[in-house]
Amino acid sequence: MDESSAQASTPIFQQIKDYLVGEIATGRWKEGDLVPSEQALVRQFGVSRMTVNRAVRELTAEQVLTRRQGSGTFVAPRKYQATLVEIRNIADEVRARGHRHASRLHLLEGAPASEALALQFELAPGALLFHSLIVHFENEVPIQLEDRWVNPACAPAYLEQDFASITPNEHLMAVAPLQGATYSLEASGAPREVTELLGIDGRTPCLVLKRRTTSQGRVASVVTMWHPGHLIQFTGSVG
Amino acid sequence: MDESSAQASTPIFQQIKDYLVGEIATGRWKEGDLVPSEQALVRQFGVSRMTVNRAVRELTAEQVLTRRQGSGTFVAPRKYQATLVEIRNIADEVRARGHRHASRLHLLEGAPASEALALQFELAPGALLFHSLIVHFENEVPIQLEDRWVNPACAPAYLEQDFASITPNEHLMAVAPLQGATYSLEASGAPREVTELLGIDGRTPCLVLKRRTTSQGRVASVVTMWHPGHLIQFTGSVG
DNA sequence: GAGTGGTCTAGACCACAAT
DNA sequence: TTGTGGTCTAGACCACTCC
Repeated sequence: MDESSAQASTPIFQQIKDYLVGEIATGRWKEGDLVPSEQALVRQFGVSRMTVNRAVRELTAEQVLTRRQGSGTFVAPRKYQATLVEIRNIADEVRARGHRHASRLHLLEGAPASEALALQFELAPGALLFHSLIVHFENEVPIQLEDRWVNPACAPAYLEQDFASITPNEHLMAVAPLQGATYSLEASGAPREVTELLGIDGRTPCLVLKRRTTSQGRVASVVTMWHPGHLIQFTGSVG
Repeated sequence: MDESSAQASTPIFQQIKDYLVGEIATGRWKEGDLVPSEQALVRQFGVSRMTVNRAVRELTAEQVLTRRQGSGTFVAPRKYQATLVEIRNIADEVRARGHRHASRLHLLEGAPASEALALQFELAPGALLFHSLIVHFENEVPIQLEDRWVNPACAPAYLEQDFASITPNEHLMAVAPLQGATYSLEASGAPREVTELLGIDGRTPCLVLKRRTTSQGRVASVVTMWHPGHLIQFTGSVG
C-alpha cells in the first residue's frame, strides 16, 4: 500500500504505545505531566476508544504512566534505578552450565532453636527446628555450603527426604508454596567449619547469600549459602 | 442488588483471572495443560469475548499462561526458582539508609579501548572511550570503587559532567535510555589499585559487580564496582 | 474447513474528580 | 455539569494451526 509512514502491520495499540513512550523518552513529556486523555487520543489517531484504552492501560501496568479516575493520565515518576540480579537455585545453575550437579549430606536432624533463630522464625526459643547441612558440587568441585533451618510446621517430612535426589529447595517448593523472601548478600571470609567442608582456606573470599522464606504466613526456612568467590559467579541479564 | 453469589463488584475479567489462577494453584490444571478456549470461557461465564480475552491476555503477560495462535492456550511452564536480588545504585542505597553519600573523582579522561574493552563494546581496538574512576562514600567511609568505561556515542558530554553533584549512573540514565544489561557478581580479593583507593588491605573480601548496559542498540557502558565485603551488604525482599 | 487466538469497532453505563 | 478513567458488549475481520 505504501501509505503515510510507519504503519506496516504493527497493531494500532502498539503504535500508540510507541508514540506515548517516545514522547516521554525524548523528554517532551516529563515526570508528572498530564498525558492526552483517551478521548483526545481517539481523535488524534482516529481509532476507537477501546484501542486507545488498551495502549494506555498496558503502559500503566508497565509503570510508565499512572492514571487517576476523574483526573487524567500522567507520566509516572521514574523507576528506581536498580539492577536485578537473578540467583537461581544451585542445581539449576550448575545444570544450565552443562555441568554435573551432586550433593553430600553432612547433617540432618531436629534441634532446638537458639535465641537468634527463634527470633528469625518468630517462634519461642527452644522450639523444635529441622537443620540440614549440605555441600553442593559442580563436576565434583564443592561450590556451595547450604546451612538450612526449616520450620517443621511447613515441612513436617523434611527429615525423611533423600537429599541426594532432591534438593531441600525443591522439597520446600513442593510442600510449602513460596509466599515471599527476604535476603542479604555480602562478601566475607568463612569460619573454619565452612572452609573445611568446602575444602578452601580461610583467606578465600566467599559470597554469602542469606535467605528467609515465608509460606502461608509462617517463616518456612532460613538458609545461609556460602560460595567460594573464585569458583562461583552469578551472571544474567535484564531488559 | 444482592445477586447470585460472589460478585460484589469485582470486575468480571478479574473474576475470570481468579478462576483460571485457582485452577492452576490447586493443581487441577498442570504445566502444559490446554486451558479452555476463549469461546468456551465466553459460554461458561456468559460474558463477551473481549472480557474473556482481557483476562487471558493479562495472565499471558504475567507468564501464567502461554498462547499459540491457531492452537490454544496452555498453562505456562513453572517459573525458574530464582531469588531476585535488587541492587540499587549506590547513592540511592546510601540515602535509603539515612546516611550521607559523597563521592570523589580520581580520574576522568578519554582513552583508547584495549583489546578486551573493544570486544565488550563491539568497537575496534583503539577506539576512543571515556573512562572514570570514582570512589563513593557512606558517611565518609569508602564503600564502592566505580571503574567505568563509557561509549562516547551514547554520552558525548560525559567528560564535562560534574560528578560531585551527579553520579555517572544518573547522567547516563538521563542521556541514554537504558535498554538492557548483563551483569556478573562474585566475591574476590582486590588488586592493589583498588585496595588503595578503598583504604582496605589486600585480604579483605570484596563483592564485585560487573555490569554492561546497552542503549539504542549500542553498548553504552561497562562498569566494575568493588565493595569491601565487611562494609556493604545488599538486602531486600521479593514476593 | 473448523477452531484458535489477535485485533478492532462503535457504541454503552458507571464511578469519580474538578468546576 | 462536564470530563475523566474503568468496564463491558456484540458484533467483525484476520492469520494461523490442525485435521
